[in-house]
Amino acid sequence: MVTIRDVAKAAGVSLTTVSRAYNPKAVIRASTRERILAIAEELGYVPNLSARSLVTNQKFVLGVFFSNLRSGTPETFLSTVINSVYEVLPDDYLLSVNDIAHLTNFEARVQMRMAGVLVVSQSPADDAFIQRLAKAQIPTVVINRDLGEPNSYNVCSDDRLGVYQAMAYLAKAGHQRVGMIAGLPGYTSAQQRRQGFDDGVRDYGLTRVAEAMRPGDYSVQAGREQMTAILQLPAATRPSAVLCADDDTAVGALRACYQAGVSVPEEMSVVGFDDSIYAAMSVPALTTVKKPIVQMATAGITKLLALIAGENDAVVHKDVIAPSLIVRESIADRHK
Amino acid sequence: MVTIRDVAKAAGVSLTTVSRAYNPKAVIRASTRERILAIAEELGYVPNLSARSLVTNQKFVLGVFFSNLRSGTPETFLSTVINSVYEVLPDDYLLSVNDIAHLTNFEARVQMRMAGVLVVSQSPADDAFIQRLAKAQIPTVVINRDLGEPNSYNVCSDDRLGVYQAMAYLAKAGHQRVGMIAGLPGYTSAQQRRQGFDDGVRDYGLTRVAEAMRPGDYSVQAGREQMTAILQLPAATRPSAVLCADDDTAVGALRACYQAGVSVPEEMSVVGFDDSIYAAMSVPALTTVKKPIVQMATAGITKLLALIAGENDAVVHKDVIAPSLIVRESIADRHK
DNA sequence: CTGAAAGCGCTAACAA
DNA sequence: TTGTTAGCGCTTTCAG
Repeated sequence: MVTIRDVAKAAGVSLTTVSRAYNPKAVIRASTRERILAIAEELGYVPNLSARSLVTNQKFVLGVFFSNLRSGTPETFLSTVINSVYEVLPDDYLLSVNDIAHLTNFEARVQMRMAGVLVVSQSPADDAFIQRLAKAQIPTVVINRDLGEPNSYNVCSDDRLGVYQAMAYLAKAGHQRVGMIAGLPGYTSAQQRRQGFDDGVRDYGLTRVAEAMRPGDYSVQAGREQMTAILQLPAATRPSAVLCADDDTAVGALRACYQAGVSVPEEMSVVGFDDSIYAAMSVPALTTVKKPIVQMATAGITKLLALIAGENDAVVHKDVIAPSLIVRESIADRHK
Repeated sequence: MVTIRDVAKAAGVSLTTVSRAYNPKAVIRASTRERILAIAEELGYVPNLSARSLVTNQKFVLGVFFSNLRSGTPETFLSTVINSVYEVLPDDYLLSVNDIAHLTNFEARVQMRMAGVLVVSQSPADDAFIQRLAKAQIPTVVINRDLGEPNSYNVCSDDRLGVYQAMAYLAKAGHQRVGMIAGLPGYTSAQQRRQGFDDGVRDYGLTRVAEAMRPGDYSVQAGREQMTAILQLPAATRPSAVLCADDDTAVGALRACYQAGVSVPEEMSVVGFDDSIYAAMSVPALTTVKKPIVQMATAGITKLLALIAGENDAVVHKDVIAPSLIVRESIADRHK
């Protein structure tokens, strides 16, 4: 293994000078640095991060935590977030992917070794973990869920607005009677989406069909069951469109329609939320509100890196990103 | 920060003894070890891995590499593999998720810091990377692709057998005329699946419909286009079932049927491969061959840990795991 | 079974 | 702008 000594010897300088060559803010003559770096390169020298960590206490791992990898994590999240992180990850950092629900050995794995943590949070169940990070003074940014906590760093999407846009589209497409299959009770996202629905109904003068306002839990099963219930209503009193709290729910709803012989979108329009990978694949392809995962992840990781760099004052505590409507095939144009 | 010194002082022993308490194979009186561990626990001592690494040269990061996270990685892989790894990951290891196609700084990130690497390989494009790992002497296990290289450690699935089982099922369900939309030319998996198809046709006396033997590339688009082409055939000469090289292809095929007004499975049966997350969600739900990802990942990581532990002789170079058929709704029973 | 001492590769004062 | 020196926290000989 070639060490800093070897480079120093080869370059005819001291260890310190070599060390300085690798520290961007060290005082060193530019020509010296270049010469050293060239020689180091040639020798195949790679700085030993363990040694550096030992003395500087710096860490070179960025942790990304998901609420629960075994179930419930929209799969799209994983690859999207990981990709976004790599987009801006410094060259000597490693990216570690973890699962909050099944984490063991917080001290050794997180506290001792992670320079910062990006939490992709799905539910309040993560709060204990988030607080633990705060207590351990680990730079942390939480994305995907509105924490409603002014001291933390948080990036989330404006779900209310997203649904509101969908409602606008529905109204413009000539829909009048609408229903909704809700999200998990207690979840901020569920409340916000419901709010967007209610605001849309109000502002666009739509009719909320009481029997078609159904509970849900962000699952395919719920989507199927609740849509099946909605389809029991006589066609005349049924809503012409149902807003589903997320794409899983919508996929379930689509299945219910299929099984009931109700064609989508001709007899029933369905809207989702997330733009999960199912959305484009479903039959018919799902019109849905695209959650801005890429933007959240990018903004989050950028914040995080700034925090790690100690630029806390320059970092805004909260970003709210607007989702966008992705129009596919599951909403009928009733004007035709 | 509480260090080994603090523990030593509190326990009235030397640094060395504390160190030994943490090394399972060190010679130390059991009672001493217990006492020290208890005191350490109480003080909140956590061994500093940087320091340990510095002297022992051990690494405490396990790398998992995917061919390409930005596109083409079946999303199911990610969470499944990560979960399987955590199932057996030692408590002080970190799991780092990486992308072969976009990896930078191999030396600092991989060579210097990873104790071992699990490669989830999709294509021969990964070979250069795999060779680099070998050159750097990093314990490596490749899963998901048959490397056909006796010196490496490799876990893959018997795709031929999987398809063969599907063919058996098709034959038993009364299908006679069959077609196939193939995988990416040049890929081992594509060849193996084709082989399974051919073997099935031969052994079960089926009829291969020449016009329904189509090229493909493991994409939804290809599935749609090729199935559309197949559906041009007059119903009488069409196959009653089409085997798709993977689930993406099958989902595309399903869409083509939907758009052509051909009902699945009544008028056309479709089989996939992988058991991706789409499979259960599609309409109708896809009957498919389940790739044994969990088993491959578990076997792979177990092998890898053994290699890291230096037990090379005890590790079998190659495992081949049998896939299983998952019966859902996309194959018709023609006996009815 | 336990302790003393040396040193892993690097950075950070402090001098020069 | 560069070099000298003293550790960072730990493991590992080698004695005892």
